[in-house]
Amino acid sequence: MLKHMLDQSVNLDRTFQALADKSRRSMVERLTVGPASISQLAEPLDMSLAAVVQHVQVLEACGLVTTKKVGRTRMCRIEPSAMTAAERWMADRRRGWEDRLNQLGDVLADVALGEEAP
Amino acid sequence: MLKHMLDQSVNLDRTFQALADKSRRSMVERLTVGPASISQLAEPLDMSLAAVVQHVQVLEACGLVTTKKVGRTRMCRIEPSAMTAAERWMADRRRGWEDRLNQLGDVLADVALGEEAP
DNA sequence: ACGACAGACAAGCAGTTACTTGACTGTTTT
DNA sequence: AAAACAGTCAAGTAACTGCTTGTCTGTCGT
Repeated sequence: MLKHMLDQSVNLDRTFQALADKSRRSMVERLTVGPASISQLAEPLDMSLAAVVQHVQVLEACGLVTTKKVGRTRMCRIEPSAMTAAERWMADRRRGWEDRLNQLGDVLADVALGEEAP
Repeated sequence: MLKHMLDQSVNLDRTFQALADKSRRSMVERLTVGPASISQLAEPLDMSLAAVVQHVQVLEACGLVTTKKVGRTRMCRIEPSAMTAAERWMADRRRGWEDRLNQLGDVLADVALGEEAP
C-alpha cells in the first residue's frame, strides 16, 4: 500500500511524459476516432515507421494504448481508463486550491511579506 | 489563429513535461497548500538548492507557477489557470471516445479483421 | 514461389534533462 | 562590519529522448 503509491507516481510520470509530445498526442487524437495500424498512424506524421513504432511503445508503456498484431499489421487502440489517474491528479490539485484557503493564504502571505508596498 | 494552435501545442508540451516529474509534482502539491520559498520547497526533497531552482524555472516556463523575489527569498505560488489547457485536452479526448461511436467502431473493426476467431 | 508489404530489432547520434559542484551576489542578523 | 543566509550563475556530466539507417522476419497478393 506504500508501494502502490510509488507505482502510481511512476505511472503518472510515464503518462504525463507520453502526452508531452505533439506527435504522440496526435496519435491519441487519431485513435480517438477509432483503431488504426502503425502505418495509418504514421501517414500524417513525417517520420520513419520505426519512429512511430517507438512512439506507440511509449504510449503502450503507460497503458494509454493497447496493440494487437493481426496478420502483418499491428492494430492500436486507446485505453480510456489509463488517463484517469492523470486527470484525477489535476482535478485534485485544482480542488486543493480553488476550494480551500488559497485566497486567504495568499492574502496572509502578501501582508506578512509586504506585497508591492514598502 | 493558426499560430495560436502551434503555441497552444508547445504550451501543452511544456505543461505535460513539467508534470512528468515526481519532484515537480510534489512542489505543485506543496504550493497548493499555499505559497512557499525555494528553500521551503527544497526541504523535503533531497537535492541541492540549485536543482530546486531549476525545477521551479521549468514550472514557471509553462506558467504553472509564478515567483517574486522578496528580500533575499523567492516566493512561489501556483497559477491555477495554467493547468486548464492540459485538463481540457484530456477531457476532450475522453469525450471523443466515450460519447461517440467508439464501441461501435471497435466492434466493426474487430469483425472486419476477424477478432480472435479464424 | 516471388516480390512487395508491414513491422521488428539494433546500433548510433545529436540534443535535452536532471542533476552536481564551486564561485559569486545581494540580504539579514548579530 | 562580519558572518550566515537565500539564492544565482556557469560549467560539467551521466542518463535519457527522439530520431535515423540498415538489416532481418514474417505475411500477403499474384
